[in-house]
Amino acid sequence: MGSPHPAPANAPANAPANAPVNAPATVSARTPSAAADPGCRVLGLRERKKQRTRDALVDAAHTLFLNRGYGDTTIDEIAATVDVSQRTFFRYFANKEEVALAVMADAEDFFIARLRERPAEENPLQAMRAAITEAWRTLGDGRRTGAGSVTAALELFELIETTPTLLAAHLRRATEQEGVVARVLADREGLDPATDLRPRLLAAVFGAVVRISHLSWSTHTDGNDTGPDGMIELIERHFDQLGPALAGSWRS
Amino acid sequence: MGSPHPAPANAPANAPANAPVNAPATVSARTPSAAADPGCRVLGLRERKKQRTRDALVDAAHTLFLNRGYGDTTIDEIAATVDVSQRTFFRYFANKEEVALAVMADAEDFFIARLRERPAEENPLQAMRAAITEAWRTLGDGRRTGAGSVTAALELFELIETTPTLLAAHLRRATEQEGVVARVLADREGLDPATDLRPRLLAAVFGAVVRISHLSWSTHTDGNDTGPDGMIELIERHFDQLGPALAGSWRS
DNA sequence: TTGCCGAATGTCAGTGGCTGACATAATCTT
DNA sequence: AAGATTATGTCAGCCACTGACATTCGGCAA
Repeated sequence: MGSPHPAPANAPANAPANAPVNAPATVSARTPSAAADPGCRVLGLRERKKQRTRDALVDAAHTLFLNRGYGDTTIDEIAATVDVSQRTFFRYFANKEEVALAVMADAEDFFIARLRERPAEENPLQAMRAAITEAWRTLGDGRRTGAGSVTAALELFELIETTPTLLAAHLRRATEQEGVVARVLADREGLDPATDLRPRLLAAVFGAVVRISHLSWSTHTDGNDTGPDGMIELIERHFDQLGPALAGSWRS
Repeated sequence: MGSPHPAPANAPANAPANAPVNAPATVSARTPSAAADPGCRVLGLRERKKQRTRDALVDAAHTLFLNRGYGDTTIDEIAATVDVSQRTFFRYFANKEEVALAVMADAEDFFIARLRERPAEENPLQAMRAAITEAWRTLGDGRRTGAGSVTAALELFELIETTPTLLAAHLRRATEQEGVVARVLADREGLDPATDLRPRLLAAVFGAVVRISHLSWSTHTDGNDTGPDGMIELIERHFDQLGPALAGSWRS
């Protein structure tokens, strides 16, 4: 499992042999400074502390959700694990769902960033396929924890898919991201997203394909590769089925 | 701030000149009996009463949500309007979102029913386009209330789209329906939905197209036709853009 | 009609998510 | 080292939602 850090000043030593209080979450950050500030390499103590408690909250919530289940975990429990007040929890996360979807949200932002970097000569669909493949590949080997994080992702998917409230929140987030994607695509091609239907349409279709892929991945753990490569292959397969699915009758 | 009416026994007379307390909601029903029972033409008093309170609750909630806003309307207010206890409300609807999405849910069921009726010789995409067109057309003229209900639908879309909680719940419902649609398609074509990716994929893409269409419809009230015909045309246009969007570069 | 059964409703108490207001303690600035 | 910011804790409160139990009402038959 996680790395057994000696748990610095702030964070309480909970989680017997489970996850360290200060686990470096996926892409972490999620603060405007982390992405926007240009030269500030060493953040102040204050910022670092905030970052730590945030990560600790995400981590504690994650383990609790997977053990006790989402519905049977209270905010008080999460807060108590990290040794902060309930009120503080709500200063970091707007609601219970947000802490559960934090990692997922970071991943989505990561994808958007990759999409923005794609060369202009690729067409929209190519750019998106390339961006998501790249994102998954990076997530696969850029992992400090080595393995484990991928299985963690799988568990998270399953948790989301089986928890109505979480699924709803996740879908909402996803469609929001579709809006962002649509705008990026429109910029790339230099057209007005208000007039042209294609950017939003393609973004939505892309979102649908990815979602179905995730679903396939999480439902059948058996047989196929469950690593990032397996996911990439699954997405590719679904994309390749897009044409046939839209074509005429399926009867062979 | 409540209603200054003397509040008669069962059904209170709210909605000054808006909607009658016992509005026959779209397809209404939502009880297994209404769709399953074959010969029971006249329902017992008990059933009719339940139906009435249910409709009244939906109606009261609808008007309150549109006036005060979703977040600023309490369940107690809704229940008080119909003159039932809060507990009774929760015996009809699992949660606050459900009462807001009740009409929408009925419409979705209606679409599924139409899809099931499509002749077998149509290919999947044709069947779905035909089914949704038919559904909207029926909804358009099969209306006792005459006009008004279409504008009501528009207001409802807007409410959903602008209320995070509602949007989340709606999206969850919609994806659930995609699962149903996928199964229907798989049955039509006689293939295994667990193996073949196409049914689920096409259902998801179809859902995406419809969602984008709804969004377009609700956002630009101006210019185009806002009636059911306008919606049908919008959906058609989006479908026609599907191919071009998936094709290569968009630069003209 | 009467009387019984089951279903619908009301009442009550309690849990948990979430928020505003204010006081306190920690960091940052000069 | 003092003052300005900012994070946190505490407290009180609203509201969505639930289980348990009492009551009333509609359906049905003797």
